[in-house]
Amino acid sequence: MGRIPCCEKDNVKRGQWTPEEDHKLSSYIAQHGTRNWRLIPKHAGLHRCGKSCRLRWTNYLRPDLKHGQFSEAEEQIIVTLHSVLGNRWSVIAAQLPGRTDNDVKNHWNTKLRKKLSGMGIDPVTHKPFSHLISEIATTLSPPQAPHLAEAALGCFKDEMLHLLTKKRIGFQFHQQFVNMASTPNNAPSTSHVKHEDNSYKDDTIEKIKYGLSRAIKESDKNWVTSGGATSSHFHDNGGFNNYNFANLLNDEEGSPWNQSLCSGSTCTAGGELQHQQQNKKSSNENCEDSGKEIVVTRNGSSTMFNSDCVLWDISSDDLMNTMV
DNA sequence: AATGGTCGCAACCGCAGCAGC
DNA sequence: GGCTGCTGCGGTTGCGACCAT
Repeated sequence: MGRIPCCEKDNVKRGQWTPEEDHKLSSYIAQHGTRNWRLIPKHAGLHRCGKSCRLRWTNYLRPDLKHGQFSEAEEQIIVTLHSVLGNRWSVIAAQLPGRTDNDVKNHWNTKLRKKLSGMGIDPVTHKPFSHLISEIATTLSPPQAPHLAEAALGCFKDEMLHLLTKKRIGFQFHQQFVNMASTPNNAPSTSHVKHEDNSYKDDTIEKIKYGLSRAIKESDKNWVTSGGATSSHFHDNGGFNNYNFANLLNDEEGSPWNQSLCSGSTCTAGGELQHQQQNKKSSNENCEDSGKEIVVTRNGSSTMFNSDCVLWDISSDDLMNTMV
């Protein structure tokens, strides 16, 4: 027996609100306040669900709401807070007077996320794709590959689809990449890759293709050697004698994959904060390992990433300008 | 002008947390 | 402690507007 519905669905109107309905709801709330949303539509003479009334009021009718476009300052706040909080839209919206969580969420999904992706920034981790893919290619050894594949696919699926469909590049698992995948630390640079179409010498795409090819190849290898274990088995099975991936995730030293393993849109604030702290530390440690400079600093409101000679500055007027 | 695709906003859905009983 | 109802939240969907062909 499930819980009872919040209203009689058959007797309520749905869809767009009319000006008359808006007026009835606003008038009623102006007189009686917003106590007990279940009773409000009945008393206000509306054939609407109480929940629908509440949403209409909080997202649209409230007199303190802004309805215009988001300013650059607001966008900057959203990006900065999202890098720390993840999809905690209500918390982010609370920092933007006159904006609702729905506004912020919609703006993020329709504008900011694409904007970041277009700039080569992973909107989940707020790191440059090149940085993440480099880690795929250079940091991890085969035992982590199944998780690596999951992380890579989870993080880059949308961006890949966007890039691949918009740019019409032919995505294939080139034998060339597969061969490279068997020899770590030699991720392809654009100069090493012969393109089927020279007009698409996009380094990010090449790195994505390389990273996924390698991850999937290694994943297949593990699949075979482990007798077809699912990724969940890898957390505790004997195939991890030399490396316990669960330990990697919980390791005090942190892991560059912690953020990536946040499943897309469900990162928690605490987790993100922890990730950030861990990544600050692990980034520098990775530098020592890989010889690359990867610095994450926070300077006032700005966040800058320096990876492979690329500086990203989200405090600039144009979000996520490439500075170098 | 017609058609199909994309975008952006508003609204809905389901779940979780909380309070009252 | 368990049940019920309300509210808040984040993810998803519907649909009109706009654009390209």
